[in-house]
Amino acid sequence: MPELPEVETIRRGLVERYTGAHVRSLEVLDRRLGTHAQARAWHDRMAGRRLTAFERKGKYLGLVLSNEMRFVIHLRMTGQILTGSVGKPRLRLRFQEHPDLSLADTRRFAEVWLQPAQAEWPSAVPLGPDALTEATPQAFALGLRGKRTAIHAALLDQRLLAGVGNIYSQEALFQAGLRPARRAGSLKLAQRGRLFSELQRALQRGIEHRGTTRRDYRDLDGNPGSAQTWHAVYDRAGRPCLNCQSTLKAVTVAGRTAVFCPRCQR
DNA sequence: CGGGCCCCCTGGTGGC
DNA sequence: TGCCACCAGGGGGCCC
Repeated sequence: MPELPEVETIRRGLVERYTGAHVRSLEVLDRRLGTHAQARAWHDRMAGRRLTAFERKGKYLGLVLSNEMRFVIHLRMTGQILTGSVGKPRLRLRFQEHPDLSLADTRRFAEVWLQPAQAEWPSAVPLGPDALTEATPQAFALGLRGKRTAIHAALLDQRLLAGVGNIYSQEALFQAGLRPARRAGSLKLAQRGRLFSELQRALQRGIEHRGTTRRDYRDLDGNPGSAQTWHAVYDRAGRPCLNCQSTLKAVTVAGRTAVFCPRCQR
């Protein structure tokens, strides 16, 4: 579910409200999240420490602890980090003087682990530069060169750019006037530059609207984002293009649905 | 390297 | 109303 803007919204909420929070315990309530031994080890290393920083790389969230450890979370499709009491979370962090933080996750795809803070993170994940804070148009343009894969698939590849998912890729492609199935390597240099800036604009706007909520995404307080209200193509197949009124079409690219305007996007 | 599958899970929705 | 196939903000693995 959450892409870069959604994870960033959560991160900012944590910075505001949990910086310095004193961890009392970590409870793993869903065995699939980690073995008993892992859960025990995580708790032992985190209890009594403080949360000193909240970092994001792509769609990964890192909670940095005062003992040089980093608790890494990836929410996948339906993961939510919620403050206060929550029905049946998969994991719960309790604090001395802050409300609980829970990981709720209907589909149970989310993953967590603990790793040394100074180590490269997320460990064992080949991740490209963060799409908003690390990527450069030059490297992006170079990365697309010669690629035969569809541009939408390339944007979803976290090794090229970290943080872009199915929503923001579709939006950026619409704004850049490019069809999702277009071969990545066929883009002219100017088109690659345009796409990069539209991508960053789409992500930035997503953050400004506190993320996109189709169904599951929620912020720390359980509130939905509002970015979906301005999306031009995402989840709008069969409806009129906001530019030209043509009927928007859906295609499957890289196993994912992408909506585009057959007239505005080439 | 690329594409097309399948898998991990659960639940909402739309069609019949 | 009831049932069911299909679909979903992600990503990894496998085979060809």
